[in-house]
Amino acid sequence: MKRSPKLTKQKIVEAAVELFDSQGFDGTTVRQIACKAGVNVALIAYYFKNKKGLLEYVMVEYYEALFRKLDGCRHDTEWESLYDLLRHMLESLVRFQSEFYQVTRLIHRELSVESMLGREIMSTYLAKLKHYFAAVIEEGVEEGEFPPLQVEGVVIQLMAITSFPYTYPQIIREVFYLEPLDEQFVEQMVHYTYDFLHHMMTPLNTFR
Amino acid sequence: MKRSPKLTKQKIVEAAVELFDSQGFDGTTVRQIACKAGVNVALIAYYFKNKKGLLEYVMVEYYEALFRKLDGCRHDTEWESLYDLLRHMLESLVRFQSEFYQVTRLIHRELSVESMLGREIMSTYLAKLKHYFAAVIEEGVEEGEFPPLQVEGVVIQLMAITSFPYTYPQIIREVFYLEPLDEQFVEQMVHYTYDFLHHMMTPLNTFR
DNA sequence: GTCTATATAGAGATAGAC
DNA sequence: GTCTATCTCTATATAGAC
Repeated sequence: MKRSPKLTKQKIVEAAVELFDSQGFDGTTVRQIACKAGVNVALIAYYFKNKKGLLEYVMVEYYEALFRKLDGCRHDTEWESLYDLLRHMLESLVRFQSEFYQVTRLIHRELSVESMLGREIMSTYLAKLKHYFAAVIEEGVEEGEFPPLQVEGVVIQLMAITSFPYTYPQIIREVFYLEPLDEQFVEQMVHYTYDFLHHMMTPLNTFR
Repeated sequence: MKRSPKLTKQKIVEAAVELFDSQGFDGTTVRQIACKAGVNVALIAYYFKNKKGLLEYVMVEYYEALFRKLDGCRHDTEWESLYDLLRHMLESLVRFQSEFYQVTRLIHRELSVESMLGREIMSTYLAKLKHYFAAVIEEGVEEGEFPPLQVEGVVIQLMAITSFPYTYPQIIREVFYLEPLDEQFVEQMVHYTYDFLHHMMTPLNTFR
């Protein structure tokens, strides 16, 4: 029986994302994926070469879409200050991670194991992501819009805050009894990052 | 050939921690563990029932030690204010995560897959961890030492900031070119959390 | 407490028909 | 583009000797 190739490929990807997300890459078998997608096992090799190729496809697709969205912040929307742009970008990042929460979690998890693929993803996409934010902050500092900041430190903390609820959604659910995918929670998250940013822009009084 | 049982058990644990950390639980085989530990494969079943039992042992040991350390903050050291206590506890948490960085990373990774074990760890140890910090903050708010705070939100962000470098050390290394295990970096991390705390204790001006 | 040997099952990948 | 059948390898776990 012939099927639309586009549909089959997409069904495989969707099944893989769900299973990789919930069980991990190594914890998932190609047979499970094929079964969940309702297609034959051999088709995974046909479309993606092998299981690892499927993972790579998912990761690359995710980051390409993310950067398209972040580029949109810079070019398609109006912003009157770098501070404003930074907020746009952070909100986009949070919302993107929330929208594709399964891929977000599976990528972060696989990034935490030592592997060639992980290293490649980091050296290309994560380095790029860092640069996107660091560049705006540096520009703001140079132009005097922002106070002198330790840019790298700010970016690390922004990454930490924005990613935590989407890499550990079960902690949010089972320890804090909140639903990380609710629009309400997403708005909270966006506010947290705004507040954090605002505090970073406000010089510390002598206290510590 | 007979060996000291204590030594054998410990060798297995150490080998398992290294391998689980670098390759993930599912990505590690009991044979690799036995080989690295220099002991026979069957001894893993003898001491830990099975591979999962070994993981559980590692996780429980880690959290028990962490809470012993945090309890020490409350009782063994002097602190003049809740703010001061909170700082002590946060520094302890950061330093503990840094000291046992391998277990820190492997636990967080395994927490991010859906499993019975993960759920149990969260409902016991992570809930307890949250409570340790939330309790101090709530006390500070009630006694008027702290401004009114959204306690849960603060705790989430503290967890995010303090854990990020130790769950993604390779990001710190390969994207930011910093060494997360250096004392210098640890001190930076401690300062970040202090600053964050300080900012949280400082009411926001109207800006957003 | 430690070992060898093995039972049992399940993995990923592919050849080749349709 | 899809399928069946199978090859090959490797996994965990255990039984039972020492």
